[in-house]
Amino acid sequence: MKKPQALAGLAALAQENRLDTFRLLVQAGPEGMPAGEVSTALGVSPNTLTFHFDRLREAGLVTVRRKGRSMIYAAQFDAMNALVGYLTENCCQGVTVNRAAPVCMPAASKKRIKERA
Amino acid sequence: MKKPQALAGLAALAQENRLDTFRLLVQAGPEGMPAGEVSTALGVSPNTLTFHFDRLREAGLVTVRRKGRSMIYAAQFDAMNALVGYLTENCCQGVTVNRAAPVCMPAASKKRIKERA
DNA sequence: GGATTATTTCAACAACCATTGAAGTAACCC
DNA sequence: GGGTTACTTCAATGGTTGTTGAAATAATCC
Repeated sequence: MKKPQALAGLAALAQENRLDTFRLLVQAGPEGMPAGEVSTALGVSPNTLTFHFDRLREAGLVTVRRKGRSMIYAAQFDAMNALVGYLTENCCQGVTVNRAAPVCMPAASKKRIKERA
Repeated sequence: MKKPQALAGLAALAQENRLDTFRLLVQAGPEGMPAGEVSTALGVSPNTLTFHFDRLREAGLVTVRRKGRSMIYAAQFDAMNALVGYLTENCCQGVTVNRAAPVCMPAASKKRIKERA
């Protein structure tokens, strides 16, 4: 991961509504959830939420797909792992502790644990 | 870790000069380095840097101590691990992957690996 | 096609943030 | 004590960010 992307990710998460949104999506898993559900769950108005979704999407932290009239947003776990990796890069002065491994992985992509191990 | 603290940490890191500063300190290890060295290394003027150090310090990501006329700033590895932990909390839908373990740990506190394992 | 539901777009505004230059403090050296 | 080095404080300024309300688009239902 390069600096601009890391910066975008951190900026995207450094705002209460977006952090709440992202964590809600993380908990919702890779299937994601519709914008309206996020709106009511967090008590944030739809237009404000669209603004925040855009930021999260530009940072690569979420994806959208349309389903009927709903827009389904889902967390991008790989992006989060890359961000965490960037923060801990070059740390530990050679003492590698859990560095290569992803810190978060939804059930649906469980198989990847083997690939990376 | 609670939300306000996580938010402060993310906001602190979501700015180029601060992200660079923090990563430089992470690489410098727990001993830290003087403000002036960070200033010349990054090409950021001392007064601007003080402003950023303050934010990092308020977020708990760095500490300062005086040594002669220099101020030595050092990364707080525990704070960073807590922040990463907050992001990945409640994720994975029960599939625990590296969740409890710290992702970064400087050489000086290597012993703690045992304590937590 | 008209009404309804779900979400996005847009312009406007207040609040916050980063940088600068100048002045201030704190420790050290002679 | 006077001068120097290392940082910090302060006020001012331009730029960015988040929220709002109103209007627009997009898909569905009757």
